[in-house]
Amino acid sequence: MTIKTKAKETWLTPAQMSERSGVSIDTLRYYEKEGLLQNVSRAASGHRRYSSEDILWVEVLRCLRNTGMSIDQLRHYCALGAQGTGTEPERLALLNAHRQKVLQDIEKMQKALELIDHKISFYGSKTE
Amino acid sequence: MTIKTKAKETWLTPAQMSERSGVSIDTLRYYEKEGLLQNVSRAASGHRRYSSEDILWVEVLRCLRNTGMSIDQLRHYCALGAQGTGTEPERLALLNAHRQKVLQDIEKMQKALELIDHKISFYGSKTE
DNA sequence: CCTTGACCTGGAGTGCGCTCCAGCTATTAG
DNA sequence: CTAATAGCTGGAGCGCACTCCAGGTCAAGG
Repeated sequence: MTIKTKAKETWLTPAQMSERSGVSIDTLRYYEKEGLLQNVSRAASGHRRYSSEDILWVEVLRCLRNTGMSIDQLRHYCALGAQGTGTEPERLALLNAHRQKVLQDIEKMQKALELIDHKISFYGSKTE
Repeated sequence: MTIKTKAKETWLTPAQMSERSGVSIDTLRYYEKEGLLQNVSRAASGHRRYSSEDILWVEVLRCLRNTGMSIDQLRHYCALGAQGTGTEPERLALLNAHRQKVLQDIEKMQKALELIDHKISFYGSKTE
C-alpha cells in the first residue's frame, strides 16, 4: 500500500501532464482506461489532476513501451502492482524477462547495423 | 541494369523461399505488390520462382524492416534501385540517414535499459 | 448572462503491416 | 481419371496502439 504523502503536491492538469511527459492527452486517458495509470486524482470539477508520482510512473510506462513491451503485458504488470505486497517476485521476473528481450533486441539492431554498414560501403566503391 | 547471369540457378518455390527467408508466403507476395521485390520470375505455370538474388534481397529488406524502416520508405528506396544508375547518391543518403536513426534507436534502448535495471535493483532491496 | 476554452465520456475511426479468404488453375501421386 | 497439394489473384479482415469525434459540463473573463 503506497501511502500518499499529503504534503502540498503540485498537481498537473491534463494539458500540463501531456506537455511534461510527451504523451498526448488522449493517450494518457487511454492508458488510464487500460489500467496502466491508476488512481488518478480528480478536481472537484471532475477534471484529472496528475501527481508527481504519476509523472514518474508515466516515464516508466514510456520506457517499457519504447522498448517493446505491449499494452497487454504492461496491464498485467500494473495489475500486479495494484494487488500490492506479495507480487514483487512476479513483477521482478517480468522485468527481468523484459530486460533480456531488450538486450537481445539491441544485439539484433547491432547485427542489422553491420549489414547496413556493409551495404553502405558498397556504394563507396562504384558497383552496387 | 542488373544482368542476370544465366547460369543454372536454383530457383525456390514460394514455400521454399518462405522457409528459407523466414518471411511468410503472404508477406512475400505483399512485398512484391508494394514494389519491394521486383521482377520475380515465374514458372510456365505462373508460379513464382525466387532466385538466389531474391534471397539476398529479402534478407536486406528484413534487415531494414527490423530496424524500423517503413514499407513506404522501403518502397522509395526500391523505386530508386529500379530507376538504375544515377540514383546511387540518393540511395546512399537514405541508407546513411537510416543508419543514423538506428544508432539513435540503439542509444535510446540502452538508456531505457538503464532505467529498467534501476527499477530491477529496487526489487533487490525490499521497498518498491 | 454569454462566450470561450479546457476537460469530460463512450465509442468510432485510423494507419500500419501484415494475414486470411474465396474461387480458380496447375502439377503430381496413385 | 481422380484426388490431393501447391500456387494464383483481388480484395477483405485483423490486431495493435493510439487518435479523433460528438455531445455535454464547468469555471473564468468581459
